[in-house]
Amino acid sequence: MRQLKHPDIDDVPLTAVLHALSDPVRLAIVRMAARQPDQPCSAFLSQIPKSTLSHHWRVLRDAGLIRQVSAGREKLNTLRKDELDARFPGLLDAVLASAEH
Amino acid sequence: MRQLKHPDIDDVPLTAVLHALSDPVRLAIVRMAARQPDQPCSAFLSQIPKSTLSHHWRVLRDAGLIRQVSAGREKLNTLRKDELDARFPGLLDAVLASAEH
DNA sequence: GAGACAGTTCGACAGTTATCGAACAGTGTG
DNA sequence: CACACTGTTCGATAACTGTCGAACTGTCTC
Repeated sequence: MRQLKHPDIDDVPLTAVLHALSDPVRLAIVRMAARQPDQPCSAFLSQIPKSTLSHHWRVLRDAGLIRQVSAGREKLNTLRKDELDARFPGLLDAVLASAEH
Repeated sequence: MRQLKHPDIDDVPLTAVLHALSDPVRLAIVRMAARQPDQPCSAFLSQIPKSTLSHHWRVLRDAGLIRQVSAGREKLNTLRKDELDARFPGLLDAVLASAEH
């Protein structure tokens, strides 16, 4: 499996981050990733088809929200929290807190 | 001109707010509205066709971001900051601060 | 090597969205 | 009343998006 590209956080426009977070499935993924780092894709929303999830992973990766590293046949997903906090201070925390229902 | 509907802020999902903010034109409108309340639509982005802007106003209204009140033949636009802050604490401030380039 | 497993890519489809000109509805002014 | 002005509504169109099955790539295990 070829290496997936992660954008430099400084190249990510704010609107891309907001768009990535504006989908309920992706927001759910981000919330789970915020709780537990280094989770494989299979740990998320197993009732959703893999191809659909893979699409969302890509959107999240491209928006700089998630970093995926290969580990055997899995990919471990981690929220790029520190980088995001540095570029968009308070944004992620506010979204996560607001998403707590 | 008939009265425009503004949703109760508690009925607005977080994803709707994020989606409304994820468009560059709408984000620009919100930023301007954050600086000056009670601005007529004509004060915003005059180079964009009126019908396009009206569409964006509607999205912003439906997402609970902007309140429009009729004043003569104009509509004055005001960011629903206090309500948004109560429902999504810190979100708007983080977005506005991040949008400062 | 065969097969199970994790995740991506491809192609197709339906639904949504942004854009814009033209027509329209209220409102103020002469 | 006629006209200018502000903003909405109505198509129409092109582009984008979410969803999903099928095929594929790479990895691990037996």
